[in-house]
Amino acid sequence: MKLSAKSRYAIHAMIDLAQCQGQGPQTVRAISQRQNVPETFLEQLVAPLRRAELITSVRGAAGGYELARDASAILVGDVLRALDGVIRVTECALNPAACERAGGCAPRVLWARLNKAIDHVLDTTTLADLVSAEIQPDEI
Amino acid sequence: MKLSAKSRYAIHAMIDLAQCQGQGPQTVRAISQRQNVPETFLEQLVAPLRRAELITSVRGAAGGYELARDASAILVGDVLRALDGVIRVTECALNPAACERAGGCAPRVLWARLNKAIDHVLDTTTLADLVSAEIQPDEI
DNA sequence: AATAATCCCGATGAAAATTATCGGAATATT
DNA sequence: AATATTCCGATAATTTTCATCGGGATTATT
Repeated sequence: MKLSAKSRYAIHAMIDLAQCQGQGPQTVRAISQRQNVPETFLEQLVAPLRRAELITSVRGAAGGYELARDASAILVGDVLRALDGVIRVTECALNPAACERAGGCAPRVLWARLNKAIDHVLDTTTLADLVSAEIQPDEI
Repeated sequence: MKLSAKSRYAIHAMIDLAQCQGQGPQTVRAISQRQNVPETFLEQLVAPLRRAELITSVRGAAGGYELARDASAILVGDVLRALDGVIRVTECALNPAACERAGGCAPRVLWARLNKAIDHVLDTTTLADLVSAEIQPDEI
């Protein structure tokens, strides 16, 4: 149930861009330095984010990346799904055909509940929420 | 955000024991065959479950494993924590000191929400729930 | 026009984690 | 005694994750 570095880095990068909205395109280098993320690794992550139309790129010198729309209109789930596809805790919950145990095997109820709970968070949290939110004592 | 095979196997095994309650100790071999899980791998998983006092063992011939208490009194979270310790989506959420970004960095709000959502499911779902539950259409 | 900055793409290597297997000692039943 | 089984530690195989590299394409700046 760990989040991969890939996912963490992508969230960091997107929050960084949210904080830089209106300041022109940001280079991968600048983002990686501010967020303390390996530059060449981050470079790999922006490609899927761009293909998912969450960020736009400006090529050439003085180029870089910007959010494709306002931070309040980008869900955390959008970001993670751009990298890894649909988020499911097990293969079988994603693709029932891959499971030989036909019908409803008992663990599946658990997988479904976990998926639903995770999806709910991912789909009700925007980048703007994260930038502005003060952490609540009960959220630690 | 994938669940490891280790975790899935352990849940399968515990559900299996829940379904066999009152039928005497079950061997690792029997469990592994019913649940279609590699026997030698499962053997590694029962050790931490026993140390966490979720199951009891009977050694020697005709030995095996049983739930240590009723299935309705064993949380899914108990099982997963017995294997992996506390479940956190990131290290930093678990151990704030490990994070150089002091105070409240923005992503942390997200990690906290995810942890909370996952914990809620793990701590409100018992083995008995899984054995008896019919899967709801809205849970897929 | 030349240069430098930057995105863009594919390949590859290194490290870590996960998954799986093995050999044998201890314990109990038959 | 023979057999079945838990128990324990070590190790091997596989997969995934993390990270780096080299070079081509594009554009601003000089």
